[in-house]
Amino acid sequence: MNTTPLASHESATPAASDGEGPSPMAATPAFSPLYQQIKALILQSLQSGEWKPSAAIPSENVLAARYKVSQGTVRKAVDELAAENLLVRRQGKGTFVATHAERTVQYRFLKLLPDNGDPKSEGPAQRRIVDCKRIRATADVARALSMRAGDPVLQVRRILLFAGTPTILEDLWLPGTPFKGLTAERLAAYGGPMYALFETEFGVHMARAEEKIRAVLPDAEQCELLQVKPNTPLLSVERIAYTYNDVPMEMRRGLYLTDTHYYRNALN
Amino acid sequence: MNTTPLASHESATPAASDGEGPSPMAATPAFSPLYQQIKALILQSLQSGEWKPSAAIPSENVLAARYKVSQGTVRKAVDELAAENLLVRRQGKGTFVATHAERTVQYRFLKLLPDNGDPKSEGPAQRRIVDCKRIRATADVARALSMRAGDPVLQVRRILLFAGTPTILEDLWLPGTPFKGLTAERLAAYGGPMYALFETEFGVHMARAEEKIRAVLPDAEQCELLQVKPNTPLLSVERIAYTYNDVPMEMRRGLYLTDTHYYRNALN
DNA sequence: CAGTGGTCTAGACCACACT
DNA sequence: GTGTGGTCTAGACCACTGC
Repeated sequence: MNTTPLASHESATPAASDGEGPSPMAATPAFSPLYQQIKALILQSLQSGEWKPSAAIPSENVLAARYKVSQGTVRKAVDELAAENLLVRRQGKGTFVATHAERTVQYRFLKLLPDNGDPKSEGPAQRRIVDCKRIRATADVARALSMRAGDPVLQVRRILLFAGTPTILEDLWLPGTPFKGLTAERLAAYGGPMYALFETEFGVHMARAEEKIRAVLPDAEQCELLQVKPNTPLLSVERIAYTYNDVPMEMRRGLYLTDTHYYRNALN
Repeated sequence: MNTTPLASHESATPAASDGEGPSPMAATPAFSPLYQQIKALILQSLQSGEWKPSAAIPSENVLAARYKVSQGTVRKAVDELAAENLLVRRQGKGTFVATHAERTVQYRFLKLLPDNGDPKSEGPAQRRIVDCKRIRATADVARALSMRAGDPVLQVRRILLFAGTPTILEDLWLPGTPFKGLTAERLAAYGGPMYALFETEFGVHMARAEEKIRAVLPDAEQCELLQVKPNTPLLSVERIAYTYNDVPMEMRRGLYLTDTHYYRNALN
Protein backbone atom coordinates (compact mmCIF):
# COMPACT_ATOMS: atom_id res chain seq x y z
CA MET A 1 0.00 0.00 0.00
CA ASN A 2 2.83 2.20 -0.84
CA THR A 3 4.59 3.67 -3.84
CA THR A 4 2.10 1.99 -6.12
CA PRO A 5 -0.06 4.81 -7.44
CA LEU A 6 -3.40 3.55 -6.31
CA ALA A 7 -2.73 0.41 -4.38
CA SER A 8 -5.90 -0.55 -2.62
CA HIS A 9 -6.29 -0.83 1.07
CA GLU A 10 -9.25 -3.14 1.28
CA SER A 11 -9.80 -4.93 -2.01
CA ALA A 12 -7.12 -7.19 -3.40
CA THR A 13 -4.60 -5.39 -5.60
CA PRO A 14 -7.05 -3.21 -7.55
CA ALA A 15 -4.94 -0.68 -9.42
CA ALA A 16 -3.54 -3.52 -11.44
CA SER A 17 -0.28 -1.65 -11.93
CA ASP A 18 0.95 -2.48 -15.39
CA GLY A 19 4.60 -3.03 -14.73
CA GLU A 20 4.82 -0.11 -12.36
CA GLY A 21 5.82 -1.97 -9.22
CA PRO A 22 7.91 -0.52 -6.41
CA SER A 23 11.27 -0.98 -8.06
CA PRO A 24 13.75 -2.45 -5.56
CA MET A 25 16.39 -0.12 -6.99
CA ALA A 26 14.72 2.95 -5.57
CA ALA A 27 17.09 4.62 -3.14
CA THR A 28 14.18 6.35 -1.41
CA PRO A 29 11.15 4.29 -0.51
CA ALA A 30 9.33 7.36 -1.83
CA PHE A 31 6.31 6.82 0.31
CA SER A 32 3.48 8.80 -1.15
CA PRO A 33 0.20 9.19 0.72
CA LEU A 34 -2.97 8.25 -1.09
CA TYR A 35 -4.26 11.80 -1.07
CA GLN A 36 -1.12 12.96 -2.86
CA GLN A 37 -1.75 10.45 -5.58
CA ILE A 38 -5.35 11.64 -5.83
CA LYS A 39 -4.07 15.18 -6.00
CA ALA A 40 -1.81 14.22 -8.90
CA LEU A 41 -4.73 12.60 -10.70
CA ILE A 42 -6.88 15.70 -10.28
CA LEU A 43 -4.00 17.83 -11.49
CA GLN A 44 -3.78 15.62 -14.53
CA SER A 45 -7.44 16.18 -15.33
CA LEU A 46 -6.91 19.92 -15.02
CA GLN A 47 -3.89 19.84 -17.23
CA SER A 48 -5.56 17.71 -19.88
CA GLY A 49 -8.45 20.14 -20.05
CA GLU A 50 -11.00 17.59 -18.88
CA TRP A 51 -12.17 20.25 -16.42
CA LYS A 52 -11.85 23.79 -17.75
CA PRO A 53 -11.37 27.03 -15.83
CA SER A 54 -14.55 28.29 -14.13
CA ALA A 55 -16.27 24.92 -14.61
CA ALA A 56 -17.27 22.71 -11.69
CA ILE A 57 -15.39 19.51 -11.06
CA PRO A 58 -17.28 16.40 -9.93
CA SER A 59 -18.49 16.36 -6.35
CA GLU A 60 -16.34 14.86 -3.63
CA ASN A 61 -18.49 11.75 -3.43
CA VAL A 62 -18.29 11.18 -7.15
CA LEU A 63 -14.54 11.58 -7.12
CA ALA A 64 -14.27 9.26 -4.14
CA ALA A 65 -16.17 6.59 -6.07
CA ARG A 66 -14.12 7.19 -9.19
CA TYR A 67 -10.79 6.88 -7.42
CA LYS A 68 -12.00 4.18 -5.04
CA VAL A 69 -11.04 6.05 -1.90
CA SER A 70 -13.00 7.57 0.92
CA GLN A 71 -14.54 11.01 0.62
CA GLY A 72 -12.19 12.29 3.31
CA THR A 73 -9.17 11.40 1.23
CA VAL A 74 -10.52 13.25 -1.78
CA ARG A 75 -11.24 16.13 0.53
CA LYS A 76 -7.66 16.38 1.66
CA ALA A 77 -6.42 16.38 -1.92
CA VAL A 78 -8.90 19.08 -2.92
CA ASP A 79 -8.01 21.06 0.19
CA GLU A 80 -4.41 21.33 -0.93
CA LEU A 81 -5.32 22.27 -4.47
CA ALA A 82 -7.64 24.94 -3.13
CA ALA A 83 -4.84 26.24 -0.91
CA GLU A 84 -2.70 26.57 -4.03
CA ASN A 85 -5.48 28.54 -5.73
CA LEU A 86 -5.96 25.94 -8.44
CA LEU A 87 -9.46 25.08 -7.25
CA VAL A 88 -12.10 27.17 -5.55
CA ARG A 89 -14.60 25.66 -3.14
CA ARG A 90 -18.07 27.12 -2.79
CA GLN A 91 -20.20 25.67 -0.07
CA GLY A 92 -23.50 24.33 -1.30
CA LYS A 93 -22.52 24.75 -4.93
CA GLY A 94 -19.46 22.70 -5.67
CA THR A 95 -15.74 22.93 -6.37
CA PHE A 96 -14.63 24.96 -9.37
CA VAL A 97 -11.52 25.28 -11.46
CA ALA A 98 -9.83 28.58 -10.68
CA THR A 99 -9.72 31.13 -13.48
CA HIS A 100 -8.08 34.48 -14.14
CA ALA A 101 -11.37 35.75 -15.57
CA GLU A 102 -13.14 36.28 -12.24
CA ARG A 103 -14.43 39.75 -11.57
CA THR A 104 -13.39 39.49 -7.94
CA VAL A 105 -9.80 38.44 -8.36
CA GLN A 106 -8.84 40.31 -11.50
CA TYR A 107 -5.10 40.61 -11.95
CA ARG A 108 -4.37 37.92 -9.43
CA PHE A 109 -0.64 38.18 -10.05
CA LEU A 110 -0.39 41.96 -10.10
CA LYS A 111 0.71 43.19 -6.70
CA LEU A 112 0.94 46.89 -7.52
CA LEU A 113 -1.51 48.96 -5.51
CA PRO A 114 -2.23 52.68 -5.35
CA ASP A 115 -0.92 54.43 -2.26
CA ASN A 116 -4.34 54.38 -0.64
CA GLY A 117 -4.31 50.61 -0.91
CA ASP A 118 -7.60 50.30 -2.75
CA PRO A 119 -7.33 49.22 -6.39
CA LYS A 120 -11.01 49.94 -6.96
CA SER A 121 -10.48 53.61 -6.18
CA GLU A 122 -8.80 54.25 -9.49
CA GLY A 123 -11.10 52.19 -11.67
CA PRO A 124 -10.07 49.65 -14.27
CA ALA A 125 -6.65 49.95 -15.87
CA GLN A 126 -6.32 51.28 -19.37
CA ARG A 127 -4.27 49.04 -21.62
CA ARG A 128 -2.31 49.86 -24.73
CA ILE A 129 -0.66 47.26 -26.88
CA VAL A 130 2.49 48.91 -28.20
CA ASP A 131 3.84 46.02 -30.16
CA CYS A 132 3.33 42.33 -30.87
CA LYS A 133 5.64 40.41 -33.12
CA ARG A 134 7.11 36.99 -33.71
CA ILE A 135 10.84 36.83 -33.11
CA ARG A 136 13.47 34.22 -32.34
CA ALA A 137 14.26 33.56 -28.72
CA THR A 138 17.35 35.19 -27.30
CA ALA A 139 19.48 33.15 -24.95
CA ASP A 140 17.91 34.44 -21.74
CA VAL A 141 14.34 34.12 -22.97
CA ALA A 142 15.06 30.62 -24.21
CA ARG A 143 16.50 29.63 -20.84
CA ALA A 144 13.54 31.07 -18.97
CA LEU A 145 11.08 29.20 -21.18
CA SER A 146 13.08 25.96 -21.41
CA MET A 147 13.47 26.37 -25.16
CA ARG A 148 16.45 26.58 -27.44
CA ALA A 149 17.84 29.93 -28.48
CA GLY A 150 16.40 30.80 -31.88
CA ASP A 151 13.10 29.03 -31.32
CA PRO A 152 10.10 31.13 -32.35
CA VAL A 153 8.56 33.24 -29.63
CA LEU A 154 5.97 35.97 -29.48
CA GLN A 155 7.07 39.28 -28.05
CA VAL A 156 4.47 41.68 -26.74
CA ARG A 157 5.00 45.14 -25.39
CA ARG A 158 2.24 47.01 -23.65
CA ILE A 159 1.55 49.89 -21.33
CA LEU A 160 -0.87 49.97 -18.42
CA LEU A 161 -2.32 53.26 -17.30
CA PHE A 162 -3.95 53.87 -13.95
CA ALA A 163 -6.19 56.87 -13.63
CA GLY A 164 -4.87 58.00 -16.97
CA THR A 165 -1.16 57.99 -16.11
CA PRO A 166 1.20 55.44 -17.65
CA THR A 167 2.41 53.32 -14.77
CA ILE A 168 3.58 49.99 -16.12
CA LEU A 169 5.62 49.20 -19.19
CA GLU A 170 5.70 45.48 -19.86
CA ASP A 171 7.54 43.25 -22.28
CA LEU A 172 6.51 39.66 -22.40
CA TRP A 173 7.59 36.59 -24.31
CA LEU A 174 5.45 33.56 -25.08
CA PRO A 175 6.46 30.31 -26.72
CA GLY A 176 5.38 30.46 -30.35
CA THR A 177 3.73 27.08 -30.73
CA PRO A 178 1.11 27.09 -27.97
CA PHE A 179 0.23 30.68 -28.75
CA LYS A 180 0.01 30.38 -32.51
CA GLY A 181 -2.51 32.88 -33.82
CA LEU A 182 -2.13 35.50 -31.11
CA THR A 183 -2.05 38.99 -32.61
CA ALA A 184 -1.98 42.57 -31.38
CA GLU A 185 -5.57 42.94 -32.58
CA ARG A 186 -6.89 40.07 -30.51
CA LEU A 187 -5.01 41.35 -27.48
CA ALA A 188 -6.31 44.87 -27.95
CA ALA A 189 -9.87 43.73 -28.59
CA TYR A 190 -10.08 41.55 -25.50
CA GLY A 191 -11.49 43.16 -22.38
CA GLY A 192 -10.20 41.50 -19.23
CA PRO A 193 -6.95 40.08 -17.99
CA MET A 194 -4.53 38.72 -20.57
CA TYR A 195 -4.28 35.47 -18.63
CA ALA A 196 -8.04 35.03 -19.05
CA LEU A 197 -7.64 35.27 -22.81
CA PHE A 198 -4.88 32.68 -22.65
CA GLU A 199 -7.28 30.33 -20.89
CA THR A 200 -10.18 30.65 -23.27
CA GLU A 201 -8.29 30.99 -26.56
CA PHE A 202 -5.23 28.87 -26.04
CA GLY A 203 -6.12 26.53 -23.21
CA VAL A 204 -3.20 27.76 -21.13
CA HIS A 205 -3.79 28.42 -17.45
CA MET A 206 -1.08 30.15 -15.45
CA ALA A 207 -1.05 28.36 -12.14
CA ARG A 208 1.79 30.11 -10.34
CA ALA A 209 4.67 32.46 -10.98
CA GLU A 210 7.92 33.70 -9.57
CA GLU A 211 9.17 37.26 -9.62
CA LYS A 212 12.59 38.82 -9.26
CA ILE A 213 12.46 42.45 -8.30
CA ARG A 214 15.14 45.08 -8.70
CA ALA A 215 15.43 48.85 -8.77
CA VAL A 216 16.59 50.26 -12.11
CA LEU A 217 16.80 53.42 -14.18
CA PRO A 218 14.99 53.56 -17.51
CA ASP A 219 16.69 54.09 -20.86
CA ALA A 220 15.60 56.80 -23.25
CA GLU A 221 12.97 54.72 -25.01
CA GLN A 222 11.45 53.54 -21.76
CA CYS A 223 11.35 57.13 -20.49
CA GLU A 224 9.35 58.17 -23.46
CA LEU A 225 6.90 55.29 -23.29
CA LEU A 226 6.27 55.85 -19.60
CA GLN A 227 6.46 59.61 -19.93
CA VAL A 228 8.94 60.03 -17.11
CA LYS A 229 12.14 62.00 -16.75
CA PRO A 230 15.48 60.23 -16.98
CA ASN A 231 16.79 59.18 -13.58
CA THR A 232 13.33 58.23 -12.40
CA PRO A 233 13.88 55.05 -10.37
CA LEU A 234 11.62 52.19 -11.43
CA LEU A 235 10.80 48.75 -10.16
CA SER A 236 11.97 46.04 -12.52
CA VAL A 237 9.73 43.01 -12.07
CA GLU A 238 10.83 39.91 -13.91
CA ARG A 239 8.27 37.15 -13.89
CA ILE A 240 8.20 33.58 -15.07
CA ALA A 241 4.73 32.03 -15.08
CA TYR A 242 4.07 28.29 -15.00
CA THR A 243 1.18 26.06 -15.97
CA TYR A 244 -0.33 23.21 -13.93
CA ASN A 245 2.48 20.86 -14.80
CA ASP A 246 5.11 23.45 -13.90
CA VAL A 247 6.10 24.17 -17.47
CA PRO A 248 7.24 27.79 -17.90
CA MET A 249 4.87 29.42 -20.39
CA GLU A 250 5.62 33.09 -20.11
CA MET A 251 8.49 35.35 -19.32
CA ARG A 252 7.64 38.93 -18.54
CA ARG A 253 9.55 42.00 -17.56
CA GLY A 254 7.66 44.94 -16.15
CA LEU A 255 8.84 48.42 -15.26
CA TYR A 256 6.65 49.84 -12.52
CA LEU A 257 6.43 53.51 -11.68
CA THR A 258 6.20 53.68 -7.90
CA ASP A 259 5.50 57.37 -7.38
CA THR A 260 1.87 56.80 -6.52
CA HIS A 261 1.82 53.04 -6.23
CA TYR A 262 3.65 50.36 -4.32
CA TYR A 263 4.32 46.66 -4.67
CA ARG A 264 2.66 44.85 -1.82
CA ASN A 265 3.91 41.66 -0.30
CA ALA A 266 2.76 39.66 2.70
CA LEU A 267 5.32 37.70 4.71
CA ASN A 268 4.34 34.67 6.69
CA MET B 1 -23.04 23.94 19.55
CA ASN B 2 -22.48 27.24 18.05
CA THR B 3 -21.25 30.65 19.05
CA THR B 4 -20.60 29.32 22.55
CA PRO B 5 -16.84 28.93 22.79
CA LEU B 6 -16.55 25.38 23.96
CA ALA B 7 -20.03 24.05 24.22
CA SER B 8 -20.07 20.29 24.36
CA HIS B 9 -21.22 18.35 21.37
CA GLU B 10 -22.20 15.01 22.71
CA SER B 11 -24.29 15.92 25.73
CA ALA B 12 -27.94 16.67 25.19
CA THR B 13 -28.82 20.11 23.84
CA PRO B 14 -25.17 20.88 23.53
CA ALA B 15 -24.86 24.62 23.29
CA ALA B 16 -26.62 24.93 26.60
CA SER B 17 -26.46 28.63 26.10
CA ASP B 18 -26.15 30.30 29.46
CA GLY B 19 -27.88 33.42 28.30
CA GLU B 20 -25.66 33.30 25.24
CA GLY B 21 -28.17 31.87 22.83
CA PRO B 22 -28.19 32.76 19.17
CA SER B 23 -29.75 36.11 19.82
CA PRO B 24 -32.43 36.81 17.24
CA MET B 25 -31.00 40.30 16.93
CA ALA B 26 -27.71 39.08 15.56
CA ALA B 27 -27.38 40.05 11.94
CA THR B 28 -24.79 37.30 11.48
CA PRO B 29 -25.22 34.07 13.39
CA ALA B 30 -21.42 34.17 13.48
CA PHE B 31 -21.05 30.45 13.27
CA SER B 32 -17.58 29.48 14.30
CA PRO B 33 -16.33 25.92 13.88
CA LEU B 34 -14.94 24.16 16.91
CA TYR B 35 -11.47 23.91 15.43
CA GLN B 36 -11.37 27.67 14.99
CA GLN B 37 -12.10 28.08 18.65
CA ILE B 38 -9.36 25.60 19.48
CA LYS B 39 -7.05 27.52 17.21
CA ALA B 40 -7.83 30.70 19.10
CA LEU B 41 -7.10 28.98 22.40
CA ILE B 42 -3.76 27.70 21.15
CA LEU B 43 -2.95 31.16 19.85
CA GLN B 44 -3.74 32.52 23.28
CA SER B 45 -1.28 30.13 24.89
CA LEU B 46 1.38 31.20 22.42
CA GLN B 47 0.71 34.84 23.02
CA SER B 48 0.73 34.49 26.80
CA GLY B 49 4.10 32.79 26.64
CA GLU B 50 2.81 29.51 28.07
CA TRP B 51 4.61 27.82 25.18
CA LYS B 52 7.80 29.58 24.14
CA PRO B 53 9.49 29.63 20.73
CA SER B 54 11.37 26.42 19.92
CA ALA B 55 9.64 24.54 22.74
CA ALA B 56 7.27 21.65 22.11
CA ILE B 57 3.57 22.12 22.73
CA PRO B 58 1.54 19.28 24.28
CA SER B 59 0.77 16.34 22.03
CA GLU B 60 -2.41 16.25 20.03
CA ASN B 61 -3.98 13.72 22.34
CA VAL B 62 -3.20 15.78 25.41
CA LEU B 63 -4.64 18.89 23.81
CA ALA B 64 -7.72 16.95 22.72
CA ALA B 65 -8.28 15.88 26.31
CA ARG B 66 -7.61 19.38 27.63
CA TYR B 67 -10.07 21.01 25.27
CA LYS B 68 -12.54 18.14 25.38
CA VAL B 69 -12.63 17.60 21.65
CA SER B 70 -11.48 14.81 19.40
CA GLN B 71 -7.90 14.50 18.28
CA GLY B 72 -8.94 15.21 14.71
CA THR B 73 -10.32 18.58 15.66
CA VAL B 74 -7.10 19.57 17.41
CA ARG B 75 -5.28 18.35 14.34
CA LYS B 76 -7.18 20.68 12.06
CA ALA B 77 -6.47 23.65 14.31
CA VAL B 78 -2.77 22.80 14.48
CA ASP B 79 -2.71 22.25 10.72
CA GLU B 80 -3.78 25.82 10.13
CA LEU B 81 -1.30 27.24 12.61
CA ALA B 82 1.46 25.22 10.96
CA ALA B 83 0.38 26.55 7.55
CA GLU B 84 0.79 30.06 8.97
CA ASN B 85 4.29 29.19 10.16
CA LEU B 86 3.40 29.70 13.80
CA LEU B 87 3.91 26.05 14.66
CA VAL B 88 6.21 23.45 13.18
CA ARG B 89 5.29 19.78 13.09
CA ARG B 90 7.96 17.13 13.27
CA GLN B 91 6.82 13.60 12.80
CA GLY B 92 7.72 11.31 15.65
CA LYS B 93 8.92 14.18 17.82
CA GLY B 94 6.10 16.60 18.38
CA THR B 95 4.80 20.01 17.46
CA PHE B 96 7.00 23.00 18.20
CA VAL B 97 6.56 26.73 18.46
CA ALA B 98 8.15 28.41 15.46
CA THR B 99 11.18 30.59 16.12
CA HIS B 100 13.35 33.00 14.20
CA ALA B 101 16.44 31.42 15.77
CA GLU B 102 16.49 28.28 13.61
CA ARG B 103 19.63 27.68 11.64
CA THR B 104 17.62 26.44 8.70
CA VAL B 105 15.23 29.33 8.29
CA GLN B 106 17.46 32.22 9.28
CA TYR B 107 16.14 35.57 8.09
CA ARG B 108 12.70 34.15 7.40
CA PHE B 109 11.41 37.57 6.38
CA LEU B 110 14.36 38.62 4.24
CA LYS B 111 13.61 37.92 0.59
CA LEU B 112 16.79 39.38 -0.88
CA LEU B 113 18.90 36.76 -2.65
CA PRO B 114 22.17 36.89 -4.55
CA ASP B 115 21.87 36.65 -8.32
CA ASN B 116 22.83 33.00 -8.27
CA GLY B 117 19.86 32.33 -6.03
CA ASP B 118 21.80 30.61 -3.28
CA PRO B 119 22.12 32.58 -0.03
CA LYS B 120 24.63 30.09 1.32
CA SER B 121 27.06 30.90 -1.46
CA GLU B 122 28.01 34.21 0.11
CA GLY B 123 28.20 33.08 3.70
CA PRO B 124 26.59 34.78 6.68
CA ALA B 125 25.81 38.49 6.49
CA GLN B 126 28.01 40.96 8.29
CA ARG B 127 26.07 43.37 10.46
CA ARG B 128 26.92 46.85 11.66
CA ILE B 129 24.82 48.77 14.10
CA VAL B 130 25.17 52.39 13.06
CA ASP B 131 22.90 53.92 15.62
CA CYS B 132 20.42 53.10 18.35
CA LYS B 133 18.59 55.77 20.26
CA ARG B 134 15.38 56.55 22.04
CA ILE B 135 13.29 59.17 20.33
CA ARG B 136 9.68 60.31 20.21
CA ALA B 137 7.47 58.81 17.56
CA THR B 138 6.84 60.87 14.47
CA ALA B 139 3.36 60.87 13.04
CA ASP B 140 3.98 58.12 10.49
CA VAL B 141 5.82 55.84 12.89
CA ALA B 142 3.09 56.34 15.46
CA ARG B 143 0.44 55.45 12.96
CA ALA B 144 2.28 52.33 11.84
CA LEU B 145 2.72 51.14 15.42
CA SER B 146 -0.75 52.17 16.62
CA MET B 147 0.74 54.62 19.08
CA ARG B 148 0.35 58.32 19.61
CA ALA B 149 2.79 60.76 18.07
CA GLY B 150 5.39 61.67 20.68
CA ASP B 151 5.29 58.30 22.42
CA PRO B 152 8.76 56.90 23.15
CA VAL B 153 10.21 54.63 20.49
CA LEU B 154 13.56 53.07 19.82
CA GLN B 155 15.21 53.90 16.54
CA VAL B 156 17.89 51.61 15.18
CA ARG B 157 19.95 52.06 12.08
CA ARG B 158 22.11 49.29 10.75
CA ILE B 159 23.91 48.08 7.68
CA LEU B 160 24.07 44.57 6.31
CA LEU B 161 27.01 43.50 4.20
CA PHE B 162 27.04 40.49 1.92
CA ALA B 163 30.41 39.17 0.86
CA GLY B 164 31.93 42.33 2.27
CA THR B 165 29.85 44.85 0.30
CA PRO B 166 27.24 47.02 2.00
CA THR B 167 23.92 45.94 0.53
CA ILE B 168 21.17 46.90 2.94
CA LEU B 169 20.69 50.06 4.97
CA GLU B 170 17.89 49.67 7.46
CA ASP B 171 16.11 51.98 9.85
CA LEU B 172 13.74 50.43 12.28
CA TRP B 173 11.45 51.65 14.99
CA LEU B 174 10.26 49.71 18.02
CA PRO B 175 7.75 50.70 20.66
CA GLY B 176 9.71 51.87 23.72
CA THR B 177 7.88 49.98 26.44
CA PRO B 178 8.11 46.36 25.31
CA PHE B 179 11.71 46.87 24.27
CA LYS B 180 12.93 48.68 27.35
CA GLY B 181 16.60 47.93 27.86
CA LEU B 182 17.54 47.33 24.26
CA THR B 183 20.87 48.99 23.44
CA ALA B 184 23.28 49.15 20.55
CA GLU B 185 25.68 47.01 22.54
CA ARG B 186 23.22 44.18 23.02
CA LEU B 187 22.30 44.31 19.38
CA ALA B 188 25.91 44.27 18.27
CA ALA B 189 26.88 41.50 20.67
CA TYR B 190 24.10 39.17 19.59
CA GLY B 191 24.94 36.67 16.89
CA GLY B 192 21.87 35.62 14.96
CA PRO B 193 18.75 37.26 13.62
CA MET B 194 17.46 40.31 15.42
CA TYR B 195 14.03 38.73 15.66
CA ALA B 196 15.57 35.83 17.57
CA LEU B 197 16.92 38.27 20.14
CA PHE B 198 13.49 39.84 20.42
CA GLU B 199 12.08 36.43 21.26
CA THR B 200 14.55 35.45 23.95
CA GLU B 201 15.15 38.85 25.54
CA PHE B 202 11.80 40.56 25.20
CA GLY B 203 9.32 37.78 24.64
CA VAL B 204 8.19 39.29 21.37
CA HIS B 205 7.65 36.94 18.44
CA MET B 206 7.08 38.41 15.01
CA ALA B 207 4.41 36.21 13.48
CA ARG B 208 3.85 37.92 10.14
CA ALA B 209 4.66 41.11 8.29
CA GLU B 210 3.63 43.23 5.35
CA GLU B 211 5.94 45.04 2.99
CA LYS B 212 5.48 47.95 0.62
CA ILE B 213 8.13 48.11 -2.06
CA ARG B 214 9.15 51.07 -4.16
CA ALA B 215 12.08 52.17 -6.27
CA VAL B 216 13.89 55.25 -4.94
CA LEU B 217 17.11 57.24 -5.17
CA PRO B 218 19.25 57.64 -2.07
CA ASP B 219 20.11 60.97 -0.48
CA ALA B 220 23.69 62.00 0.25
CA GLU B 221 23.85 60.37 3.67
CA GLN B 222 22.45 57.10 2.40
CA CYS B 223 24.91 57.13 -0.49
CA GLU B 224 27.78 57.37 1.93
CA LEU B 225 26.53 54.66 4.26
CA LEU B 226 25.93 52.25 1.40
CA GLN B 227 29.01 53.43 -0.48
CA VAL B 228 27.17 53.98 -3.73
CA LYS B 229 27.14 56.79 -6.25
CA PRO B 230 24.24 59.22 -6.31
CA ASN B 231 21.56 58.20 -8.77
CA THR B 232 21.96 54.54 -7.89
CA PRO B 233 18.40 53.18 -7.88
CA LEU B 234 17.52 51.31 -4.71
CA LEU B 235 14.66 49.19 -3.50
CA SER B 236 12.78 50.81 -0.66
CA VAL B 237 11.21 48.10 1.47
CA GLU B 238 8.86 49.31 4.16
CA ARG B 239 7.82 46.63 6.59
CA ILE B 240 5.39 46.42 9.45
CA ALA B 241 5.75 43.29 11.59
CA TYR B 242 3.02 41.90 13.81
CA THR B 243 2.89 39.62 16.82
CA TYR B 244 0.57 36.66 17.38
CA ASN B 245 -2.33 38.88 18.29
CA ASP B 246 -1.78 41.07 15.25
CA VAL B 247 -0.39 43.99 17.19
CA PRO B 248 2.18 45.93 15.13
CA MET B 249 5.49 45.75 16.96
CA GLU B 250 8.01 47.03 14.48
CA MET B 251 8.22 49.39 11.59
CA ARG B 252 11.23 49.07 9.35
CA ARG B 253 12.48 50.73 6.24
CA GLY B 254 15.23 49.09 4.25
CA LEU B 255 17.16 50.33 1.26
CA TYR B 256 18.34 47.37 -0.81
CA LEU B 257 21.11 47.53 -3.35
CA THR B 258 19.98 45.32 -6.21
CA ASP B 259 23.10 45.28 -8.35
CA THR B 260 24.02 41.76 -7.39
CA HIS B 261 20.89 40.73 -5.54
CA TYR B 262 17.18 40.58 -6.19
CA TYR B 263 14.01 40.49 -4.14
CA ARG B 264 12.30 37.19 -4.69
CA ASN B 265 8.57 36.68 -4.56
CA ALA B 266 6.41 33.67 -5.31
CA LEU B 267 2.91 34.21 -6.66
CA ASN B 268 0.18 31.67 -6.15
C1' DC C 1 -36.48 19.16 -0.96
C1' DA C 2 -31.93 17.10 -2.58
C1' DG C 3 -27.19 17.95 -3.37
C1' DT C 4 -23.03 20.23 -2.25
C1' DG C 5 -19.20 21.35 0.74
C1' DG C 6 -17.97 21.80 5.98
C1' DT C 7 -17.44 19.92 10.66
C1' DC C 8 -16.76 16.40 14.10
C1' DT C 9 -16.03 11.97 15.85
C1' DA C 10 -13.89 7.35 16.78
C1' DG C 11 -10.97 4.00 15.67
C1' DA C 12 -7.40 1.63 13.03
C1' DC C 13 -3.07 1.53 11.26
C1' DC C 14 1.50 3.54 9.34
C1' DA C 15 5.98 6.18 9.58
C1' DC C 16 9.28 8.13 12.43
C1' DA C 17 12.21 9.20 16.58
C1' DC C 18 13.96 8.18 20.84
C1' DT C 19 15.35 5.17 24.41
C1' DG D 1 8.64 -0.60 22.84
C1' DT D 2 6.40 3.68 23.51
C1' DG D 3 4.94 7.96 22.04
C1' DT D 4 4.65 11.28 18.47
C1' DG D 5 2.64 13.04 14.22
C1' DG D 6 0.51 11.25 9.55
C1' DT D 7 -2.94 8.71 6.86
C1' DC D 8 -7.31 6.57 5.94
C1' DT D 9 -11.83 5.18 6.77
C1' DA D 10 -16.91 5.35 7.85
C1' DG D 11 -20.61 7.57 9.43
C1' DA D 12 -23.25 11.33 11.43
C1' DC D 13 -24.72 15.76 11.28
C1' DC D 14 -24.56 20.94 9.99
C1' DA D 15 -24.66 24.96 6.71
C1' DC D 16 -25.46 26.74 2.30
C1' DT D 17 -27.52 26.81 -2.50
C1' DG D 18 -30.92 26.25 -5.69
C1' DC D 19 -34.86 23.83 -7.49
